Amino acid sequence: MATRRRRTTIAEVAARAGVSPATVSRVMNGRFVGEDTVAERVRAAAEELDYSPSPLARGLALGTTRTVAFVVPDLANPAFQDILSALSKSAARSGYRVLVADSVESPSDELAIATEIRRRCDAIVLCAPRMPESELVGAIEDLKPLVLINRPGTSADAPMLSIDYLTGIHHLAEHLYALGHRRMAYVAGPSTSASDRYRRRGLASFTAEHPDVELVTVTGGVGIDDGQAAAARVRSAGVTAALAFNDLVAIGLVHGLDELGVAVPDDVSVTGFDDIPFARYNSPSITTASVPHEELGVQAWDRMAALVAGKEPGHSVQFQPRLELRGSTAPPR
Amino acid sequence: MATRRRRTTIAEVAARAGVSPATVSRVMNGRFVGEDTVAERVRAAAEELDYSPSPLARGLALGTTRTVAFVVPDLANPAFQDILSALSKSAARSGYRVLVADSVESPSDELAIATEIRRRCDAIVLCAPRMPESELVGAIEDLKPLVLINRPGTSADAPMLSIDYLTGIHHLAEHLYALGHRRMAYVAGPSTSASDRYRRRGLASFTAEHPDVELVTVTGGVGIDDGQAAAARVRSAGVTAALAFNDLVAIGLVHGLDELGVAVPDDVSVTGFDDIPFARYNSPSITTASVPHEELGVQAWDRMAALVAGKEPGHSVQFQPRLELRGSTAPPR
DNA sequence: ACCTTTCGAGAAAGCGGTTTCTCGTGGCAC
DNA sequence: GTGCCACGAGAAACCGCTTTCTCGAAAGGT
Repeated sequence: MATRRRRTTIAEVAARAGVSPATVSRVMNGRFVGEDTVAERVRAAAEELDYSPSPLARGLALGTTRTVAFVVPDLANPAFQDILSALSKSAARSGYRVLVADSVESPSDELAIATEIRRRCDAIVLCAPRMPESELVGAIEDLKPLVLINRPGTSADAPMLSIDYLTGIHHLAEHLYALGHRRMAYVAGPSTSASDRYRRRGLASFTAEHPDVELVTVTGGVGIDDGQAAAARVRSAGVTAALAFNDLVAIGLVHGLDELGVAVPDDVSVTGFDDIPFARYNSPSITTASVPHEELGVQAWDRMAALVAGKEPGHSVQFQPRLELRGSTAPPR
Repeated sequence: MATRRRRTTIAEVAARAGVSPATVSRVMNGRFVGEDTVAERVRAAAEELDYSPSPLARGLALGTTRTVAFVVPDLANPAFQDILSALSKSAARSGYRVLVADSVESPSDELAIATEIRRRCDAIVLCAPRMPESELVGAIEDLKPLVLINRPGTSADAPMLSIDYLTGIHHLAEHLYALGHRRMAYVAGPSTSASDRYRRRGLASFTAEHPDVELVTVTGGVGIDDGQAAAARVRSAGVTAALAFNDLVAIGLVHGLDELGVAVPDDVSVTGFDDIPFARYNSPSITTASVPHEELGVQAWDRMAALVAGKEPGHSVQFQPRLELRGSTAPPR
């Protein structure tokens, strides 16, 4: 096969321009103060040899890679994709690139993956809902600078962006209650995940306020398949409404119920969470709690940029989901 | 803020173990052949100091970063997200990470972005449908090893994975024809994109076979918004069927037509392309040409792995889309 | 005309590893 | 007892770039 092409180095440019590598470096970085003719010669040589500095060598010397890591549970989830897309675009404007990784194959490796990938770059945006609090706190110093996503209540000292899942699902439940539903099911997410925990708490406070509500929890998951598989469980639970862990589960659930001959929303109302772009186009459209994922990505970069610049990052913020009432919910028969 | 923590270096481990850095390096990489007690001492020292080699320094010395780039027109497009997700998972199994970038903000910079990001890693998976052929061929040597996506017909010497858009859209058109449609619209993609060109060719060969078909082309785009905006144009074109550039456009179009009081598929049939996960859950579900995106990501990694190992990559392949007949198409009124 | 600054640019020391080269030691054969 | 070889591990060069340190020369002051 083709012999791997060797890139031209700073030494070659220096030789060609008849100067030292130090001078080439200075010219390339705009720190040159000497005669214009010299700078011009260097630029010409660089141009002719099609030279551009090795980011690797530069990174080693400078101690900075202009790269940030983005670690999430599952890259296949549209919610994370939206964050990634916004994060990448924002970072690119500052000349930074994003290195990605997901931990879907082995949730227990979240920490190992994070620390490994972190060493390859300057900072990390970490979404690790299943990492135990103790692990996170223990590793925090090695991960800095970092921005956390969705770890409300953590004692880790880092800027954090989160979604108020508790309030969000509470509102969804209230909506169902107002429609007249009294028997509901929660189609749960991974029991080890923090975001699932907050949804359960939100529902707990809801049921505390409404003793006349009967709420059952059924096994769900995080994807469309999981939602579809949960359809049978929801039906046999004998409820008139189901709150799904997220939109994917809701979409799968609606589809699964349809296959079982259960009409949504006529027989059972269904809610999602996230408001992924397709929730509104589903048949029926999904009533959900809307989360500003792009905004999350943008803000993550803002925090990140401040951190790598050694400045004070903005405050941690908790986004309030907005209720999106659509076609998948209606009064019970 | 917190003083940036300095990582322990190989020299410190060496000092602690009472050996030279060379020995530590050998032990860490399993190339050590000396006495076991020495190796044990090194391992202990590394453990105590919580040492792990700097990937950056390692990369410089070894000339390899164990990172590959993935460049696409738009990370927000679910089709690319599916490829990325599969690519990242496959690469991770071999200890590689993926660096991402999109060129959505400035399509003309595709080449600049690709060459810049390429220098940060060992190889690149490039999906650059709008890059002029001459530019691509000119830069090919600098980009190698690379795997191309969707550049059928290019003379660039690199493994390529592509979708047979030409045949795919031809089949979709035939499907509409069989249903009885004779006046159709093509809701186009970006005119500079190669994949749009192939769709046009496919349609050209279709109309050549069916002189009784009238086909008009209307401006479209790549996203849901573009599809929605195209609804008015489709309606005023007076057609009974519309072939959208992709599923996103189709979803937007269906939605837009609905808002205009045009029923799909009763008044107008609509087809998409890609079969993104949500096409089947749309209301109505979208008739489309199914593209195996995850497979594309997996195969991209296979080629990549072969290339970086200096082996012969597998052959270039062209995936044939599979027709998915769903609810958005029906005989004309 | 002499001494002190200032200035331009090269030499060299990192950055943190890997690897080739080298050398001292101990074991074995004769 | 001497010579040779194998072996274990350190010294040093290198990967490609940045930056401090250094120094010679030119400029400026008296």
